[in-house]
Amino acid sequence: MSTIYDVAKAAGVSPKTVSRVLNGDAPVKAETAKIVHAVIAELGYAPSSAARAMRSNKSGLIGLITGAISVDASQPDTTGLPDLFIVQGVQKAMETSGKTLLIADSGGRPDRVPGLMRTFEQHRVEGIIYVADHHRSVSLPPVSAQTRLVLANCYDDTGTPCILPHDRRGQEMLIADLIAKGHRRIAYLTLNAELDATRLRTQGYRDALSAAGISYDPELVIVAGIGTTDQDAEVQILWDAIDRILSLDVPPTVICFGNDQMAMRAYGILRSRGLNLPDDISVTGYDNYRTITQTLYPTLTSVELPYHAMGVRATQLLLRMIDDADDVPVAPVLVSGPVQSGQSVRTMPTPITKLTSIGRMTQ
Amino acid sequence: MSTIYDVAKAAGVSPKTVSRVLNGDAPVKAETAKIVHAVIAELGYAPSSAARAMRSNKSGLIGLITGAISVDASQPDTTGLPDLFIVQGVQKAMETSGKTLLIADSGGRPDRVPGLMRTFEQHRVEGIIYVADHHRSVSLPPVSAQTRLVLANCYDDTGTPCILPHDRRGQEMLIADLIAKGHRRIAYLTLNAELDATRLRTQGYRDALSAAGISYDPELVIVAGIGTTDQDAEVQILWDAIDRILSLDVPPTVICFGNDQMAMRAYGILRSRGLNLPDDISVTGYDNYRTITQTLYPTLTSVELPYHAMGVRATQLLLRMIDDADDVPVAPVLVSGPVQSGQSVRTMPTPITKLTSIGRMTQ
DNA sequence: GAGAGGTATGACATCGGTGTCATGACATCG
DNA sequence: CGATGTCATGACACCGATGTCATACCTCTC
Repeated sequence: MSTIYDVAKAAGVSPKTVSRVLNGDAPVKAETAKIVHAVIAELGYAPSSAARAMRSNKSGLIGLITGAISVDASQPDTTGLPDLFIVQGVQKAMETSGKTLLIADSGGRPDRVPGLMRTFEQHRVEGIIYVADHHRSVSLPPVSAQTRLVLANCYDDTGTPCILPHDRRGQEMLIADLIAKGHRRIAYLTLNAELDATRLRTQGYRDALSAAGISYDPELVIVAGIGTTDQDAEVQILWDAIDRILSLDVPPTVICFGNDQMAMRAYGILRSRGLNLPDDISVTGYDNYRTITQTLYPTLTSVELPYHAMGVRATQLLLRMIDDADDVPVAPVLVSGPVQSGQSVRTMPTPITKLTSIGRMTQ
Repeated sequence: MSTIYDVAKAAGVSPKTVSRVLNGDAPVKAETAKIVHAVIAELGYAPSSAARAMRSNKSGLIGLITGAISVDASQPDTTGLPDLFIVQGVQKAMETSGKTLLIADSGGRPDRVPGLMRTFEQHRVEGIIYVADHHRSVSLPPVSAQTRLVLANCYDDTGTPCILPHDRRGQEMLIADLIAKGHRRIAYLTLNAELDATRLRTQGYRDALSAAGISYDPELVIVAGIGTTDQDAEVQILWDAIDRILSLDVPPTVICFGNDQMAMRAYGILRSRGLNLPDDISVTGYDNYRTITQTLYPTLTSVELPYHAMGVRATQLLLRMIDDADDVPVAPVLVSGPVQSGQSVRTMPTPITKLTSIGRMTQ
């Protein structure tokens, strides 16, 4: 690769003048600039960012750590897909910043993270984004004082700035939507009870019921995920839970599942019991995993887990923090995703009295 | 961040001695080394790779370009997922190399690629991997002579080294597997006819038939993908194709679909026609998109699209090319994935004569 | 005991940019 | 017409590593 000296010599000027042409930080005669540009094009010269970084002490690099190849048991068959959407969001938001993204994968082994961070420090990254594969708490090694750090899809107990999915509101909006469609008996078959997502979404479920004046019935909420890679066991648990729900004295008109995959399995299970979707029973998922929600028949109502948006937000936050060291948020940034309506939810026939009153109201 | 001079001063030695301790390229008294290490730990010193890169002319960086956020119409709802598995493979294979991965996303716009390549050249990457979202031909801007380039999931007409999925053999193995399970009438509902994958897999389908002495019946092969984002249209095409296949005089015992999503849709369509899987009709997909194949009931037989392995191979190839500039493959590297057997394929009852003969053979 | 060879260390130049300062050629102004 | 200011450009140092060469000390050998 040619250097600025090669360009200078070929153009018959000093290296400094070439530098000025490149950076436009001082006046250069138009004719000189033209010659320099021609030489640059001819030689295919590109200024070395290593040399620039040394002089300016700014690398123009952002580091990103994922645990994508994670073997975390609680999300066995998504195998790290979700966090890749976050990475896409990060890339998208980085595009216009002029920074370049360094990426490293912990392979699901937390003990590797310090090494990756050290590599990033060697490259003098201006900031690091740590992406987790699902909403959870993490504990990271300390970084040098001038390296900014943002957590995406996770949080720690030292108050590091973080971007989290608004699980509570997501489930609340979904339930509110169901209530608006006339459902009153709403079952919720949750993921693994230990997950933050489960705790928060269950809270959101109760928020929505409470806002509509519907009393909470514990019989309608069952943990139906166990966090294992054993597919057969998962199916069994799900089958049992659905059995229990359907044999209640007053069965629900809709079953909400902890994620789209559970809902996808439920399609098969419910149909094998002779139930039609959504006429006999309505179903919802969570995550809006498009491959599932859009491809299933009928299309699945779900809640968007805003991974892409979280990546964008994390990046914007980090770039702001790099720009202004004091601009640090004090609380987690919660990002909501919309309810994605599919055809898996039936709008319940409304009692006459209500119908007429609604009819009047909308006129 | 502290420098090697800070360390040297604090340890009471010269910078060069610190360098020697770090690189172990010359003898250093054990006691001196101990002091230096202590100081390094205390200051949290990490050597600047920018400075190293300048001196050594080796950046230790590898560039990767994806088109992940691609809006390519032929794979509407996977939205760039597959190539992310390739990226995972690349990361995995890079782990032990000591190189660091620079990543950029073209956002599906080819006109951005030259700019991304220039950024990579500024960072003096030692090699570039270009990843496509599906098997196809590409045309990239030229790179500087000493930058190695490897294409993954795509090829060009200038003979750039490339890694491709072995679509032909994949489909062949699948069909051979079906034949081994006693199927003779095998339908194939393909993706969009313009795709390389369709052409190659159709060839593989014919290879397998031919190897088993089964004559090719064109009525059994229908293009059932159109390459649009219109989901309803896709479903309609698929529905029609299945109709045509099932109303043949001698209908097939198994239908192979162009990918797992088509197969997933077919589950619904076939069931709505009162057919049981796999008793009345067997079904296969392609891609082994685990979220689908493992979650569907019954689990779907598919062919692994070896994205992860392709990423690994691409990286290994690139690292070899960086190591030895002459070590360039002359032909595309084809990577096969195994047939992933699910419960969506029925083993056909074998005629008595054959059964006994097989029984004898295996004893 | 002088020279040879090994060990441990430091001085200095260099990689490719850019910040600082200096300089020469003009134009403008009082 | 000399002083001042602007434009255009170049010389030089510096960022943080490391390769080259030099040096001081020690041990071994003839």
